Amino acid sequence: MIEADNASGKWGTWAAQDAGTGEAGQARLGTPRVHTRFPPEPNGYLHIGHAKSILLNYGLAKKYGGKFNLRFDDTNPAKEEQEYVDSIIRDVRWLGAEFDPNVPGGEYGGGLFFASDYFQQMYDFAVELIKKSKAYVCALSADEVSKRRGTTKEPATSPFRDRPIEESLRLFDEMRAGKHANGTMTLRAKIDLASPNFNLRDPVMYRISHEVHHNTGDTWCIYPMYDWAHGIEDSIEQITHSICTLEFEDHRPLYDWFIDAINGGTALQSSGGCGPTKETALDSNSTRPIWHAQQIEFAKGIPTYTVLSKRNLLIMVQEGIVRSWDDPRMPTIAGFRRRGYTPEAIRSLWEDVGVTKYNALIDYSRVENAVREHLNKVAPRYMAVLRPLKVVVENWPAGTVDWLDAVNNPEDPSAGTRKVPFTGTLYIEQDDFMEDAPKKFFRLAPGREVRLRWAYFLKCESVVKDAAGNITELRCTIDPATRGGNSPPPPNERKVKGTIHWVSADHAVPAEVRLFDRLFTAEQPGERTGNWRDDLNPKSLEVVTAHMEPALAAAKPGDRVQFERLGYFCVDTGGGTALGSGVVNPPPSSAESRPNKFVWNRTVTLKDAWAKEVTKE
RNA sequence: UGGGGAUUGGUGUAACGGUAGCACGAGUGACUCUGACUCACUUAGUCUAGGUUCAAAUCCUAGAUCCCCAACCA
Repeated sequence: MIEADNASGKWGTWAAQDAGTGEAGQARLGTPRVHTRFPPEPNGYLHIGHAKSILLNYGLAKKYGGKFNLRFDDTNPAKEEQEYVDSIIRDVRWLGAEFDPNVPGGEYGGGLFFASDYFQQMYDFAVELIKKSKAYVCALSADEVSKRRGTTKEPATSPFRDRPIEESLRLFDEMRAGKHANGTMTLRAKIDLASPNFNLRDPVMYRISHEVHHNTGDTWCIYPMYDWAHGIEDSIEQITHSICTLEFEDHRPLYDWFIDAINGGTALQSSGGCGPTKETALDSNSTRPIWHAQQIEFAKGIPTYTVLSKRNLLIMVQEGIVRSWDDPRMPTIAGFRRRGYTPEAIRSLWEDVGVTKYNALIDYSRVENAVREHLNKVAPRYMAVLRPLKVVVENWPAGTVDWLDAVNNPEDPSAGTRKVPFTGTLYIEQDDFMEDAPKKFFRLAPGREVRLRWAYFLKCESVVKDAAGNITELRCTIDPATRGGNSPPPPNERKVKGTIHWVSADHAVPAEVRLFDRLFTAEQPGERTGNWRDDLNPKSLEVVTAHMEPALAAAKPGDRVQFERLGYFCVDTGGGTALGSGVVNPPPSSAESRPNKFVWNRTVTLKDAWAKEVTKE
């Protein structure tokens, strides 16, 4: 998205200011430096919204020849797990954001970092603040702190605010040593109990949490809060642009206060709103001032018909609405990947949307459009029939197989051709036949002729029905002069309006195909009733047994193709394990899970002008 | 309520105080061995009310609406 014209101007401006505003800054530095980071908490899988941030941060670094870090903001072990760390690394790489996991701050991009690796440094800084009387140990319970939070008119209070420095130092040491239970005390910054910005009313810096951490094990039982930790993380990594979402805007004063407090208590000169405060720290042997990154906020984007918070996505998994974080209907990056989306599609989506401070509702059609656009260029075409209707070709010589040439991708001549077998018994799509067809229906109907893609002109002679009146098969004839699907030579030259796909019944490869619909029926799930469960789509998953042309039997998990006239599909990478039905479900029984099945997922349908026509009436 | 943000066609996004443009959607048509793709045309917008100005999306004043914060989450 950084390549996009609209974004480049804005980011270009920021980067220019990054170099330092004065001539002195320019002279000292020569070139602007850009170093960004994506700082997820490993408490869930990444979703499509995170992709915006990843792409923004990485794209910025790439555009300006800077660096990009993946940094885990793992300061709350109660919610974090190694599984999430692993999935996030996988997803960030899949999206194409480069970082070197082995070389922190390496040549390409930046590196892979963990906030938890800085715990000792953060602790040391905290001790400094206590010594400067800028922090104190408070023994108020969470409840009491909340009660004493004050109002818009009344300031907050804490009886421990004036605790002697020595006492706070001793207690903080005890907290770290594990001598106190969870919730009994905290370290608080001494800022301004009367601030209209409640974030500044002596915010908590450390809480006691006797938890095992996925990275540091049981080394620590006190953990830093986000506001205290984040600026230090950015500082250690010498991040230039600390990009975060809008809800942190009123945390920015806190972010700055903490860094300034470490730097000696006098506010450093601001560089005018954008860019880091000073580059001098880089060249100094002194440890002060420490690097002061600039926090910059941008708006999230959320597609319609989706729920996008890790908390609610976790609930969907836990309640069995879906069976896994990577369910193809999930808005997680893993879900989109399994669904068949490409990184290019997700990139182009966010490039298209751009970066602003307006919380945008993204039309879901944009998401679908992005993947159609990319897959149209790269996906090879094949024929598969989702809902078969048997066709007997009465004038086809019994036992004869005609191998016909089919173009693999009309958008890409280099994709070549393949052979498709034609016989006297075929399957066509049920939707491609109508007994009483309107004039606008271009497909097969009694007495009408269509083209079988790459094969022959086919004419419907009669309809066979069972006792109940259901159509069981069609009796048809082909015109041998149309082999390859071309109009016969004069004098029988003619055009047919419709071309339909087909599969030879004798050669058809059966496969389970999962047809996904959106998980929710409301543009903004939960907007109506306050509970998104009320807007779940009970028909988010339909499973059919399709008949595919034989070439598809060789497809490997993850392969993406177009089923002609139907949409883009991919071979399931989840081994075909069962999915939830999209409504609140019991957990799966072990018998339900049949791994290694040959299963296809529908990524997205093709646009369908006829379906739209039908809907109109 | 106190604080912090935001508001341009249906959606998203541009526009030194100087012709409101682009993309997607929608509609119409052309093309077509995918009712796909592609192409052409059309559609429709500056939150409101005042003010400054030769000229306002842009500056000023007042208001409206929406989002976020008032966790020992991030």
